[in-house]
Amino acid sequence: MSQPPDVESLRLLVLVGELGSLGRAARALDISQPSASKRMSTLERRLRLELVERGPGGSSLTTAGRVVSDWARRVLDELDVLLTGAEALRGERDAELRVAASMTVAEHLAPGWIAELRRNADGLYVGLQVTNSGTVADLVRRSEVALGFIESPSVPPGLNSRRVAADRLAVVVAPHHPWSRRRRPLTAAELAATPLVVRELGSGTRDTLERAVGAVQPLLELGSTTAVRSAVMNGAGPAVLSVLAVQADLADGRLVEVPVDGLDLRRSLRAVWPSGRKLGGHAATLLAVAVRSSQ
Amino acid sequence: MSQPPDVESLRLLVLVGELGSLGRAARALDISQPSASKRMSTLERRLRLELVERGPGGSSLTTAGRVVSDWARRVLDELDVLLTGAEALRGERDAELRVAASMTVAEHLAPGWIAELRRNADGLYVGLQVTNSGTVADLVRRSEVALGFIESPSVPPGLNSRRVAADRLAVVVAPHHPWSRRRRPLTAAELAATPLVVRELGSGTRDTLERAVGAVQPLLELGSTTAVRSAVMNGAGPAVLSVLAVQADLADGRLVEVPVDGLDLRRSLRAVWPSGRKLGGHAATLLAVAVRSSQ
DNA sequence: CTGACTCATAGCCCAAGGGTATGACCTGTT
DNA sequence: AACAGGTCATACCCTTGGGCTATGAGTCAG
Repeated sequence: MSQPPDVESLRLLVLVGELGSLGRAARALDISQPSASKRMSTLERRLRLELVERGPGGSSLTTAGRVVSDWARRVLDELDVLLTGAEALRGERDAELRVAASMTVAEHLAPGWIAELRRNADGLYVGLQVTNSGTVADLVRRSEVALGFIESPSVPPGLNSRRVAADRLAVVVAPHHPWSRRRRPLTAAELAATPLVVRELGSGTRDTLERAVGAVQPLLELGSTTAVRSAVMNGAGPAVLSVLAVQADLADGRLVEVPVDGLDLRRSLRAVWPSGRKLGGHAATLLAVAVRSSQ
Repeated sequence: MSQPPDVESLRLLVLVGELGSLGRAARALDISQPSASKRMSTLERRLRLELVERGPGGSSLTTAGRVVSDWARRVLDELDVLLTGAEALRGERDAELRVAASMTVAEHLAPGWIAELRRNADGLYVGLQVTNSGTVADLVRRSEVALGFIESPSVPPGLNSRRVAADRLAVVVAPHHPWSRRRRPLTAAELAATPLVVRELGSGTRDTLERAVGAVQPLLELGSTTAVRSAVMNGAGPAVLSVLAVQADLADGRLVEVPVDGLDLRRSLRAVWPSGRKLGGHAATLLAVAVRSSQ
């Protein structure tokens, strides 16, 4: 009992809200009306909530249905990011546009840009390679990718570059952590003296952090940004993470940012391409999309 | 072919990354090791990506696996919001703590607060009622709920209140909309003269908007914030939405905010409770959580 | 009163995904 | 050298969730 709702049912719920009838939603999903009816019933049974108001003139969402539908849509949006990203990741060989990106860009920005690009250039198949900033520069230099995105503070030689987004590291803690009630900002020394949840050595985030505060004391060393994020939310301790990774959590209170004095934790995310050459075709469009969405 | 990945497989992927072996992940999910193995294979086949590096000493994520795992975690987090919210919605009758909230709070903030509250008060069952701000005030006055959250500009009589979060409406367009390339802010008059994608009459967002700019010209009238958001992303036209609803889209470039001159689109989200009485028990804790996560 | 729409129920069927049993592989220990 | 203990994969069976078609109940408009 209490199984997780499956994604297609959530999509069905959203569609019912938009189209005003179970039957129309069924047609949109390319399933039969009875299937949709049964699916919706099981979704309601699983959540133990009445979600749709059925009537002979169609169906509409109940109040609960509207709220759940909104949450559902966010789930579907994140899934969309995953699928767009996965498709780009898989390309590599036969892609029509190959790009490389460092972790932060690949995780948080690239899927959106690619989705936007593809909305204009229909059916375009993009290949996305994810590595560290140094390798991205190499790939661009050897023309194995048409465009690269890096997060290093300096522009590697032999490349043109354009700033496409701003990023900043933030000290974050769980809401019940004592630091969330501090009245004055942390000092750099306090931060350096406190054991932190950190990424592994060699990650861009860890590099930026150590460049700013010197050596850090690892409390827990984890292999991905969101693993760190989860650890912090579960009360493991403070961490320093890209605001891109935690903005939603800051907004809805799952995490709290702690201001810090005397540290510059900003960094630019840049697009790079072979110097001299002028960008053309899809690469130029993607760059334009990226630049435009940064402001 | 190309079926959507199911949620449990995503959870499995995340767990493999955290625990370092398929078997341990299987135990964590309370399924057998062969099931996990098969599941992971089908996930890889569906995404057509190699996600885990299998070896006799355990399994680790490939580069692609780490990236996908991060996206997966975000999907799971949103699903968590949905489930927490659904549980709160369903309470109502036998809940140990009953609260009421207007749409904006219920959608974007309440699930996080409730999850946080329950992390401290284990097993607490919270009932959440979602209506408009006026009804919330009534419910609080009649003590049908212990605490309410409203988004109206003034505090209804007979109630104590405390500001728990700031909100602001923002003009947003799709990235390829001409307004995204404007160099100077919109004027209030321009905004009033442009047909907008709006919520239905009576919604808090619509009210706030009309109070600020006078009458608006509906281009499309939709029943939920995220429906409006989707319409905008699909190029229907500009809309004015709570930043809480669109911050993630602004960050990853799916939407672009257009600055406006001469309009105050800010609003406060407030907690309300019967005046005179002092808040106690879980209600007081929830208020503290809400206040704390707002800063 | 009939046609057109809504949704629900019944019965059938397939395939996805669960479990157990087993085997291949590697590593460290005896 | 052989074995114990860990990894993961394969083979097999079985249950069930969810798909389909066919049908019926209800409502509304012409």
